[in-house]
Amino acid sequence: MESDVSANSRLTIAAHALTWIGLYQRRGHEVATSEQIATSVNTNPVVIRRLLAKLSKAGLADSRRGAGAGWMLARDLAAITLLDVYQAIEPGPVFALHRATPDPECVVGHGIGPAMTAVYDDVEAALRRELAKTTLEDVLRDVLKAA
Amino acid sequence: MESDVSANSRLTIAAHALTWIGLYQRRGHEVATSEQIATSVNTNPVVIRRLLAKLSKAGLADSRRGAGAGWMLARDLAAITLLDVYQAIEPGPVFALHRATPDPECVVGHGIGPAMTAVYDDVEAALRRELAKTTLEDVLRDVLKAA
DNA sequence: TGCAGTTGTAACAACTATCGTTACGACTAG
DNA sequence: CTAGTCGTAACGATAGTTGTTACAACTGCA
Repeated sequence: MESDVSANSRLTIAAHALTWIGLYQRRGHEVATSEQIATSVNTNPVVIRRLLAKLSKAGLADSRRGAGAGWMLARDLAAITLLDVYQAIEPGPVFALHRATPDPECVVGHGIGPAMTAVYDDVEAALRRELAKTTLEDVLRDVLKAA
Repeated sequence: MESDVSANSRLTIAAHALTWIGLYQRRGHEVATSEQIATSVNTNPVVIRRLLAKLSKAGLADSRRGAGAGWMLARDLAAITLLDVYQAIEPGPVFALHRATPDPECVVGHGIGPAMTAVYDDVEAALRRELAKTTLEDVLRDVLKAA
C-alpha cells in the first residue's frame, strides 16, 4: 500500500507556524522570524516565508521588514479557524472531475459530471464545516495540555 | 492561482466505471470490457483495468478472463456507496502531519502533532459520513435524470 | 486442438506538484 | 551606513499520476 507522501502537510505546517507566533507573542515578543519558526517546524526558513506570504494575503498574518523584522498575527488566535487557514493555502478542491472530457454520446459520460459535482459540493461543505469548528486558540490549548 | 491538476480524479473515474458496468448489465449484457468503459471515460483501457483491479480486491467488482471476458459488478449498485469506492482506491488520508519531525524541545513542536491528529480524525470522519450517504444507484438515477 | 479476444501487470515517458536550497534585491531600525 | 530580515526567483531532487506499449496468462468457441 502506498504511503502517499504527497498528502497535504501544508495545513499542519501553517497551523504550527501561526500557533508558534501566537504563543511567542503572548510571551512578550513583538515579532517572530522565519528562522525561529523554521527551527520549531524543522524545515527551511524559505518554506515558512512562502507559506506565511499566503497567510498574509489572506489577512491572517502580517510582516515587518528591515532590521528587527519578522512576523506577527493579524488577528488573535481565537479569531482564526482552521478553515481560514485552509482557504488561505489550499486553492483547489479535494476531488476533481475527469481530466479529459468523457464521451458526451454516452449517457453515463454525459451525466456523471453534474452528478458527482453535487456530491463533491456536499463533501467539501462538510469538510469546511468541520474545519471551522476549531480555532487556533483551541489548537494552542491542546498543545499546552499535552506538555 | 494554481490549477491543482493533481487533485484526485480517481473517485470520479471509479464511480463512472462502476456505474457504466451497472447500466450495461441492466441492459442485458453479462460483462463489460475495459475498452468499452475506457471509451466512455475517454482514457486508456489500462487505466481502467488498473482501477478495476483495486475495486476487485475490495470486493466491488469481478473479472472474467479468457475469450468473452470482461468486468461485472460484485454487488448491486444500490449496495455500493461512494465511501466503499473511496476506501478501495484512496489509501492515504487527506491531511498529513509534518514530513520531518518538528523540534521536540519546543512546546509547539512537541504538542502540535496530537492536536492536529485529533482534528484530522474528525474531518476524515465527516468526509466518510458524507460519502456514505450516496450509493451508485443514486448516482445512476442522477445520471439518467440529466439525460 | 488452436485461435481470438481479454485480463493482469510490468515498464517507461511525460507532466506536474512539492520541498529544500541558494541567491539576491528591497527594506528599515539603530 | 550597516546589519538583519523579508520577498521572491530559480533550480534540482523526489514523487505521484496518467497515458502508452508490450506481453504473458487465461479461456470460450469453432
